[in-house]
Amino acid sequence: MGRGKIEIKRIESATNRQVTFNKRKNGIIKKAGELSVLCGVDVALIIFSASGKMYYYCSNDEMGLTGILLKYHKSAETRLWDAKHEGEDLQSLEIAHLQRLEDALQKGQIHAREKQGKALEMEHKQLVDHWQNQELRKQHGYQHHQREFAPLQVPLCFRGQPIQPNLHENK
Amino acid sequence: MGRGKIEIKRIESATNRQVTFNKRKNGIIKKAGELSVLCGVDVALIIFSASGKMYYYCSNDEMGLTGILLKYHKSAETRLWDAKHEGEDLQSLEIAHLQRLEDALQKGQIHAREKQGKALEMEHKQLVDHWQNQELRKQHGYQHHQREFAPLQVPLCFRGQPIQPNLHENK
DNA sequence: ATCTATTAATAAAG
DNA sequence: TCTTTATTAATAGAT
Repeated sequence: MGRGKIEIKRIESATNRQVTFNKRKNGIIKKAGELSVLCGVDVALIIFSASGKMYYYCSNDEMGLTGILLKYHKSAETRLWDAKHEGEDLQSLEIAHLQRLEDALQKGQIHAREKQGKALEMEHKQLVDHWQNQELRKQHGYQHHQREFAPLQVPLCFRGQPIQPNLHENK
Repeated sequence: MGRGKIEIKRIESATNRQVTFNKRKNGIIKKAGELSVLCGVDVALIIFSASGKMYYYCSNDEMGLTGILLKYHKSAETRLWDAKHEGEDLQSLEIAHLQRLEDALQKGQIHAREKQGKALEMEHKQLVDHWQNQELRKQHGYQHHQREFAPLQVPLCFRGQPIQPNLHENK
């Protein structure tokens, strides 16, 4: 939709690419919001520009990305329970953990946001450590199972604006 | 874009809402893919239908949602350094989590998975290691900073299709 | 950044 | 529900 039709392949011109990125990023974020409102559903969208700047949309301010991912977990849980063919022992620490998280949610123990502090620093480090562990596992030949169950620490979201302002993307 | 203009507010008619949900879900997933390809960027999109079915798009098959979220974390890093912090130590979800993990370990809830093979043993070990790391952190006096940042285990994605098939959303 | 010609998405109808 | 249009919305290229 424009003066001409374009192929869906990487745009060669860096400037065109940048312009298109901004236009379409705005467009899709708008679409995400519309979908959420029109249909009353949760939507989370994360976009990284080529330069590493992150853009983020989350339909549910209260819930945040954490909540969206908790929902994701719930879906995954169902799937685990349904995965009869894999055996009866899928009720794992993973699920126990999830259930406990849900408990915590209900008890209102999750309400983090706004206030950032040293904790984030720690959390990040922890995450990276964790990721590196996973890389290790891959190297040890466990990549298949890692696919199925890789845990990851998820921080709370910083909503609505890019986190790494830089010279190339603005507005 | 349609026979008439519509307001962006929740669609009253359940059937209309359902129809619109499917159309727009497909539309936004397409848009996400186009944005990713045209501009060479990573995009992750998670949509939950009202009935809890999850739809998911991730631009990077190799990385998966886990990778996208890691990137997200890395972006947050910049923010970490600047963050100010408070001094109060309230009961953190992190700590609750650790406690529950500990419980699970004590109750032997992890044993079941070991039947599934070495990989699960590794995962078990990893979880324990992880827990021990955290214990170490606690001993080093970081517990005060963990309250605001609830951790959440994130599994790898089951890409491209809904996880909870049900009667109301299909195709 | 703003402006339009044009394509793409989609609301309502069939 | 699936397909078909009329119409709006998004946007590619130009300014």
